[in-house]
Amino acid sequence: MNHSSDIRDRLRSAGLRATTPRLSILKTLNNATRPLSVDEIFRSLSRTGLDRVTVYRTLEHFKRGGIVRDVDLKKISRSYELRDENDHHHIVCISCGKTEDFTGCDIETLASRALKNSRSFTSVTEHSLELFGTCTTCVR
Amino acid sequence: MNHSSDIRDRLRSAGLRATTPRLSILKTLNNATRPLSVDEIFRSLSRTGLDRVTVYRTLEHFKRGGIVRDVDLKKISRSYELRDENDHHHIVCISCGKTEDFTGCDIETLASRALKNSRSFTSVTEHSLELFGTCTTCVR
DNA sequence: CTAGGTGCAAATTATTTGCAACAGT
DNA sequence: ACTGTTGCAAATAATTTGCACCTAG
Repeated sequence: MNHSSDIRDRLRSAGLRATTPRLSILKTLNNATRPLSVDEIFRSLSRTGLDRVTVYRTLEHFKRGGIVRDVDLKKISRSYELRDENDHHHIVCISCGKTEDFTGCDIETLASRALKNSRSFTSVTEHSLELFGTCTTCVR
Repeated sequence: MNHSSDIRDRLRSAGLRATTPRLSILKTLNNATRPLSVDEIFRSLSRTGLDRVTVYRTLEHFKRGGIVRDVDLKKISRSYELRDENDHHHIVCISCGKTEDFTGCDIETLASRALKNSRSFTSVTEHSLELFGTCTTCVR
């Protein structure tokens, strides 16, 4: 019924206890409009007494549990976002870091084309794809 | 005419002096069959007296000069490889790290599709794409 | 000759580990 | 109660900076 129990279920089904730090990290990621770095998550929650180490460990757990995925946005440091059923990617401004999502990378076609010419791989289970450019604000 | 002068030219045209450390780092990258990490480059050249700091600084220079690009292979740490005119990507084994190249990601289609739905971007100047899977050796 | 580049020492920053106290189930 | 989690301290790893000396052009 309520939002908070959805989140708890998500944790439980990943075999993780629904603790206060985890719930707040999850909420932080959920409110974000772009992937967040360890430091950003830590700073936004440090006043609650959350330890930086807990952020590292929690994100690692979340990753294993399939709750988040990590993204390499180059210019920016390694960042994390909630995993989404319909896989999306980012287009990032190399000047200001502005980030937009996009979908429809057609991974099936991409993967099958790559596998056709591969000698050592027969399947693709994961992929990363990010686009970079200069946003209209920065291009002026 | 000879190989070594090609390399020197490549450095010069990027506005970089052809020093001993740079030539050896370039040669190392050139011999590699996959992207190399700072540590791998350092270890393979440390007996020559090369300093780790020089590796960091050199790769940074190379990157700015468009000689190398850096790749995020997730499981493995950030790595560098020579930039190639025909842009290629990697398919990486999540179990053993084995890396194969593949080409033909059709970035034009990908980019135009993404830009069509974007409110803040009108062009893509760079992109990253890596596929992950388990190689035939590890899958057994 | 002389500006850019290097090695070495040291500072910073990022990440991991150990452990006793604590909290979710 | 039992076990996973957390905070805190501290270790380790990764990256950056300052500076005097060196070397390619």
